[in-house]
Amino acid sequence: MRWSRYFLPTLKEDPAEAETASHRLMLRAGLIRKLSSGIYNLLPLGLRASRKVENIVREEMNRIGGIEILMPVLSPAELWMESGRWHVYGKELMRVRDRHDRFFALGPTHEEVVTDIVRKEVRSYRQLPLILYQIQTKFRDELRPRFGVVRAREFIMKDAYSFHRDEKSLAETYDKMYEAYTRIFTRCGLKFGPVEADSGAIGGDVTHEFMVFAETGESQVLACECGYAATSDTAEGKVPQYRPDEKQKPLEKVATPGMKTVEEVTSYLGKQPWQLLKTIIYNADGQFIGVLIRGDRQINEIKLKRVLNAVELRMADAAEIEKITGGPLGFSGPVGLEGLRLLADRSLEGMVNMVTGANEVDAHYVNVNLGRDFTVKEFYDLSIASEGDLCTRCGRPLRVWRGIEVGQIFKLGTKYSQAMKATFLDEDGKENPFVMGCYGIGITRTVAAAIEQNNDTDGISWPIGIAPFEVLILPTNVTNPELSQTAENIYSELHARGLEVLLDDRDERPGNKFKDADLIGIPFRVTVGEKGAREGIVELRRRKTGEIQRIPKQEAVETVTAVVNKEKSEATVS
RNA sequence: CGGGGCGUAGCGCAGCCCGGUAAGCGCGCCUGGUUCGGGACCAGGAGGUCGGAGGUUCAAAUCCUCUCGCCCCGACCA
Repeated sequence: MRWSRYFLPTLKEDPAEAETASHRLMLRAGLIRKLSSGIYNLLPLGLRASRKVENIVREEMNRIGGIEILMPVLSPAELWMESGRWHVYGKELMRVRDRHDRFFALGPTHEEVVTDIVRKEVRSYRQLPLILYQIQTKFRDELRPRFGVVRAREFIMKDAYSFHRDEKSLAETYDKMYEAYTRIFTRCGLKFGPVEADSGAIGGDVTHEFMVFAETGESQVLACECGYAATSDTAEGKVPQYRPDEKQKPLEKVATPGMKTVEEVTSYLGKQPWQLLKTIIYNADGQFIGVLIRGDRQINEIKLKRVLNAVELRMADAAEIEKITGGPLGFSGPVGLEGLRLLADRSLEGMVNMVTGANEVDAHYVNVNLGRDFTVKEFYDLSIASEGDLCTRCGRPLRVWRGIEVGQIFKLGTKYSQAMKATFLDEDGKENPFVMGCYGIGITRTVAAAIEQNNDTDGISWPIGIAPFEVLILPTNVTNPELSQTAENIYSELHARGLEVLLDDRDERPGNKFKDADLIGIPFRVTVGEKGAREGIVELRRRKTGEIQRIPKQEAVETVTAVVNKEKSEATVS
């Protein structure tokens, strides 16, 4: 490709709207342009990079027996009503109406559609397992789109679905997917980690997210040296205990005028936040419950929902709290609290002489002790794990890191096949619902994540596997016929050898060309300049390291081809 | 949905409080010239219904009302 005839608009300055490195650089390097909030045009360079990711994904999906199809973006509301998600999915599901007032969804994911295909066409266990996948545009009306294509409302995703006769077969495919994902992200040049996760709106029990390490990532991961890693939504940790051997002191009621928050109460009483027992009243599907947790911990509502098997969960309001506990908001406690189901977080285990609300205005108890002053039967892990909690497997402290979620794999079970009556016949002629799995990869998000991880102050530095071009030829002065000719020759010969080459044939000053070259971050740059021409050499520069190799002009094509191919083969997983 | 902020030339911004003198700056773009190894210089030029609508006023980018869009933080979320 000749730059002068290409469409590659670069920006000198940082666009005001972009905060993160990937967003900034994708705009500056001319990969994307915003059309509307969370909606982006992919320009040629951005499209090439995302096609590279797509092709890696295709190869790896095909390798494990995946079969590519293409489902429509539009799907009729009836299908979503069958699965129940027309109502459950909420506002994130984009809905449109046709001229006959029939409703359609713009697909955010395709469990319903693929299940419909399979229930109509697959009758026998002999046809299983079946893995179908597609690479297609998805729509999710995100509450808050941000970071460019990282959280967009329209984006490209690979979604795969597998159909099985039983759990065992699903488990085999799940493991294959896990390996395929590992290969895919490795080939994309990413540093990442698979972590245990929550299944959210898609459903299912076992699920892993693939997280690309990134400071600016939206997801938090808790990880242990032993290999355990999970998102903050699901991570479990043992909470370190403080002074569990302290002697119990007599219960005492103290005045705490106007002190409502943990911070206010504990500092007023000269205590630490961990010495307080928080009592939070929730309404779960219409039933009120009380959750007890240590003052320095946060309740993880996802865990709470799962324990309660609740669909809707909200905190009680001030009036409800007053009615249930007899005291105002901020002064609740378990002592003397009757007739309310109480759940306690494990952080309370081993606590002695706690501070809690007295269920009356401006009063707290001190030296409250479990078993003596109140009882709780139900103990669960209900808190958000935090840095320093101890790994439940090996006891070492957990560390926190942030990441961008680029893929997730789920074991769905029969959630959709049952709801949509998708069945097959087994050997005994018995009808069974398909056991299903589903597996997503955010294509455009993967491109962004790669940039987030591979950039410096000068711009992007593409991993070879997904670079839009492999080599950039840069003649420093195209008005010099000798340089121009040398560059052209190298360009056409490299091209003929199958390398992806961009020739910067623009009549620009060298400084501008170098700056742009670093910005768009092609892994290898061949500089054809006047300095070298006098000695009959060209320079091969590696973007990542800045390392420069001087090569005789005649050997340029040979050497560059060899270096690029070596880099490519090293980036491939065997 | 709560909180904060911003819409003025393709991009980045000033002007707004205190209405008139005000349609400005830098980059980019076009023409000519000098330049040419890390974002050159000189000269000339094109480009704006100041997000939109309504209002106040002799007069509105500037004040008021409504509205649309965008960004950030939080809540939420494959």
